[in-house]
Amino acid sequence: MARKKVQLQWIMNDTTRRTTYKKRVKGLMKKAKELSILCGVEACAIVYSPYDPQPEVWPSPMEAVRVIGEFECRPENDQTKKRLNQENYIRQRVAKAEEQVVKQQKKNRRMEMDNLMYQSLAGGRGLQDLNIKELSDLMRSIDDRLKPISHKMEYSHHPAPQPGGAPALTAVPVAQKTPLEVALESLENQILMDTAPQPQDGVVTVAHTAGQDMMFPVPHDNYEDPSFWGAPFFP
Amino acid sequence: MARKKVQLQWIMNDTTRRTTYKKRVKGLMKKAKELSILCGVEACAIVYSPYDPQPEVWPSPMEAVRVIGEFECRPENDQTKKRLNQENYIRQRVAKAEEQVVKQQKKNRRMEMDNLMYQSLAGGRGLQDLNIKELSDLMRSIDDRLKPISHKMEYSHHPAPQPGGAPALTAVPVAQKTPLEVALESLENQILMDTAPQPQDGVVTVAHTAGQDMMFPVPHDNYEDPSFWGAPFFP
DNA sequence: GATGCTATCATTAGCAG
DNA sequence: GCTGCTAATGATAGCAT
Repeated sequence: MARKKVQLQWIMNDTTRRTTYKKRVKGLMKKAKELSILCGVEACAIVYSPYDPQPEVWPSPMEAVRVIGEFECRPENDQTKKRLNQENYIRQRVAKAEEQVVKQQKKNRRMEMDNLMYQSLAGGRGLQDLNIKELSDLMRSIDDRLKPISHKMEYSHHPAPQPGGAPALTAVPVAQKTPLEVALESLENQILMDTAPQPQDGVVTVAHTAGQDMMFPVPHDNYEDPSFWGAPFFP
Repeated sequence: MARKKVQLQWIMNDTTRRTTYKKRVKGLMKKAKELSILCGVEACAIVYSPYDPQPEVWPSPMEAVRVIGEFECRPENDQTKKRLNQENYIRQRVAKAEEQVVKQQKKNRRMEMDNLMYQSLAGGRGLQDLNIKELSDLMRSIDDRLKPISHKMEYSHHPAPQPGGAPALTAVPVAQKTPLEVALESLENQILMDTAPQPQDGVVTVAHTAGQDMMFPVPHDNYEDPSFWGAPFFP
């Protein structure tokens, strides 16, 4: 794709092939990421690196398995369309609301962080109409998402850890509970409170929040190639 | 990518999103194919989404199934196991905490929570070790999951909502912050605090920041695994 | 809604250090 | 082998049909 048009065929030169592999895997990951974000699809990624005995997985092995599991268990779709419509509606509203929030936020917040920033928002009241499945799914999702980063935590964390050197943004006040617990509980409460009645429903979302795509650009062919495990991608 | 640089964010317009989805899926498939050919790796691509009744598979459903099977059958490594154990532990703690919350909640139900939850966090120093990617992903995940249920949210939310009916468990003291906001920040802290030293684990290593990738470059073999053939994905 | 057409932006092959 | 650079090729957003 550059400097010279490459023939679509196996690259003979080992070094070149490896280099190309690295570059392209990176690019592929990015593409997948973009697709998921732009079109709102959940996904996971697993990469078996030739030189890495262990595969790289994102967001985590468990998450990957979960996603694949959902893929496998996905029922024949009939409701897909209906779901899509509902979700689109929802997403659009949220997106708009988000813009508002972001604007406000930018005004109110004086940030000093130098690397990462993210935002998330949740509906306050009005969750009543929400499908319970969605709620549980939400929780599950959050829970799952916490796993990958949870392993970083000390197995035994303090009952009431003080955010001593914690980032400037927070001040955790609740005693006897870890920030993580508090966080989840808060979120949980938010949901529970607005869940009472479940009028309509009949819908949605078993496991997929919105579109659930999964795409596995994966190795292919020549699986009998013995070199795979020895030198997986680069025979 | 063309005519105009697009923001990496969910496309609100249904038609546009669908169109983009189609184009990009196609492009992704091509990329996967090229990678597999150029670098001589086995690969397959599966795209499953609400936009299509049938999942798109490359090079063939069989190949895809085989690859996924390989991934799932792959034995977990030590690090993974350890991580999973830790995660299970976390899960249990969270589950218990949730129970408590539920009880509490039922008592306090009737709150109003008509505010908008919002949070923004940044990876401060120290996050380097953790994996900003993971954190970022977590936040995005939560964000994504919340979107679908947020449509009920009143469009007009307060800039600085007061946690009036905030969950009982969290005595949120921070003014100008909603329960969710605080919760997430707490979570953030938790992560930051317990992340410092994590020499042994160099894992999880996501390939991307918040990206929801859906790509599984995977090894091969075990395509005869029947468990996949029963799957409804490849009608 | 699907297809065809570019102007543009994005990816990356080939090198250099 | 890895990183950075840039020329070329590749991917695709916005439109027109």
